[in-house]
Amino acid sequence: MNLQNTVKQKVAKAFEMAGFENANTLVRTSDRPDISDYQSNGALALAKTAKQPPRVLAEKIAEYLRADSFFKTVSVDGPGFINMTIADTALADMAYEVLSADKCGYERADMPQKIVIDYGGPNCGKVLHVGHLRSAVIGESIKRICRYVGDEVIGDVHLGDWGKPMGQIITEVQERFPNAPYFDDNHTGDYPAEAPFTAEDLLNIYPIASGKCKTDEDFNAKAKENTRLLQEGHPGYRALWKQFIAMSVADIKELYNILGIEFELWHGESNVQERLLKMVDRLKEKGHLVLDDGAYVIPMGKSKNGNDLPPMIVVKSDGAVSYGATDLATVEERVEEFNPDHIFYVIDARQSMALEQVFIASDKIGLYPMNKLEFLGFGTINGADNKPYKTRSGGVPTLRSLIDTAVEAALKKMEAGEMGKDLTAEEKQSISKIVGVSALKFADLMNDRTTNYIFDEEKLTGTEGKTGPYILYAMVRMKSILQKMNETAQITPADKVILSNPAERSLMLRLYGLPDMVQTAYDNRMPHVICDYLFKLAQDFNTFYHDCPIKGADEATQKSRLTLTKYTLRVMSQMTELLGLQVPDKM
RNA sequence: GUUCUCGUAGCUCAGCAGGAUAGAGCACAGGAUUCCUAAUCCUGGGGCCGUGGGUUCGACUCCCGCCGAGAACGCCA
Repeated sequence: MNLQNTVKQKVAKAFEMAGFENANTLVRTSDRPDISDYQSNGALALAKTAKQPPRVLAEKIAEYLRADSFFKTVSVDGPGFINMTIADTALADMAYEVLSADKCGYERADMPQKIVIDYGGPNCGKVLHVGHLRSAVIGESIKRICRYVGDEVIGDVHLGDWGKPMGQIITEVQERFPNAPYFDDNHTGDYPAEAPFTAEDLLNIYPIASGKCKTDEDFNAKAKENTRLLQEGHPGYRALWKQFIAMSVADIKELYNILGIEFELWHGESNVQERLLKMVDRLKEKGHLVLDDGAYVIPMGKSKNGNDLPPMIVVKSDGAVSYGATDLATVEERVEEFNPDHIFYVIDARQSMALEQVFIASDKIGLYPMNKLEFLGFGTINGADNKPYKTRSGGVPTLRSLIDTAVEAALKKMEAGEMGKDLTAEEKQSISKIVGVSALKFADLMNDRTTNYIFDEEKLTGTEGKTGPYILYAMVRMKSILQKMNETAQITPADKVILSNPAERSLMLRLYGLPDMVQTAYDNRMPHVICDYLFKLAQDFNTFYHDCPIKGADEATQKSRLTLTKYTLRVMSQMTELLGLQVPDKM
């Protein structure tokens, strides 16, 4: 039970009474909130087939709606819009049933799905930078949205732990420690328990190695060779690899932990190494692979304009398997292990073509149908020059530095304001961490996932307008009010809402808007829809806060306003949860 | 060249299963606190929705061309 569905049902009934069964009623929240709460554009759409002027049709339908006391007013405006305003009593009466329900009125229409999410995780050995923020934060939110509506979701970080970067690291380590046992082909017995370098060293080993590969032909060739040897099972390399992977994973886990991001699986490309070669053999046997220019490829067919798409390389001319093959093997593994209804890839949009190839290939070889594979790409975070974001010194900002900036800004703000007065230093520390991280996550999530966006630090550290802190502040305020009035967040059927002020009405309507909003966010896998809703809800609440005093009001009004505050806090808590935002008690 | 994104207020962006008067935030200008947290609220100016066509009763939204920005384009993942 929720408001939208109630209105939709009533309008559908009115259409039916007017003689139009199964018509598309086109009910939606009003584009003109100054006139109505809901509108139906169905009469306009119907005019042609019914061969009647839309206004005449609308009038006929409106007649039936007017007979229902659920609506305060029903009018026909413009070319044939039906505008409906809900009666205040109706709005107030359904509050408990809808808003105290598990999901605040959200009802699922279709069957729950089983979903695997691939985050296209970071490469081991690399420092996490600003680019890794999006996959983690967006993926986490999509996971939570899916779970909210009832899906079963398994998140796999899917680390880059098997490609050429691994060979590059090994090669650089070899140059630094040529006498280490990993590189001694005659070595017998165990390898050292610890690597000859620290986790910190590792983080600068990769960029140096990667740089050398671009300028030094020999180094590059050696890195390639070492990659192959690692993949073929060279015992020393395997031992070394295991060590630096463990270091890297520990580092990555720590950072994701700060961000409040969890993965069910910490798999990586290396997980499918065994399966990979078998799969390639099978594909060859079945004739799915075409030998082209020394490489084994799967042809992709034509684009919609009739042009040939580049084929997907499965085995490179040097005999090494390509990343695409790894992705296919991973699909196979997931299908066997989980039999999911969908696999989502939350990955940089620049990889869209590569993944598109994997999807087509998967479909072609009968592995897993293309329409179950969803590429949920995201745009890059750019600087003011519309190029990928760089720090003032020109480097790519690390994720850690970004978090620090946000946390520091939150701390500074807290110290400047008067509310910080009665908080201890420790409290301020922990609160600023919560606020800073939430600010960072919100600053990313509020943008449409699919497009690039221009990042500026003010967005990150700002507390006014559409920011995380603005939303958290409103919630902290709600908590504070309830506390001051000796109220818990508990709501009982006896808690009645009375709508006596326009601000209360707007707030109430916004709360009722949750189900449609969640459905949109889910259907499109778009967390920014939730950000937008939360922001508007916080705005509505703040207006209510200013216009509707609680303390001085008579008892019934006071009770009603506290109840409304509880409902708002409840809805906002659930929605911040979907974004993965933590909310402090004070700030 | 091919294949994708994108172009909306000074800036950053929503909106687009076609619908009435295109919305926010920031910035700018002004105002509000004996009262539940001013990290708040209220008021104001700001727009040929890149451009030219097409479809439609109706287009920021759909289709085509052009201009402009970004990206990816078999042996890097």
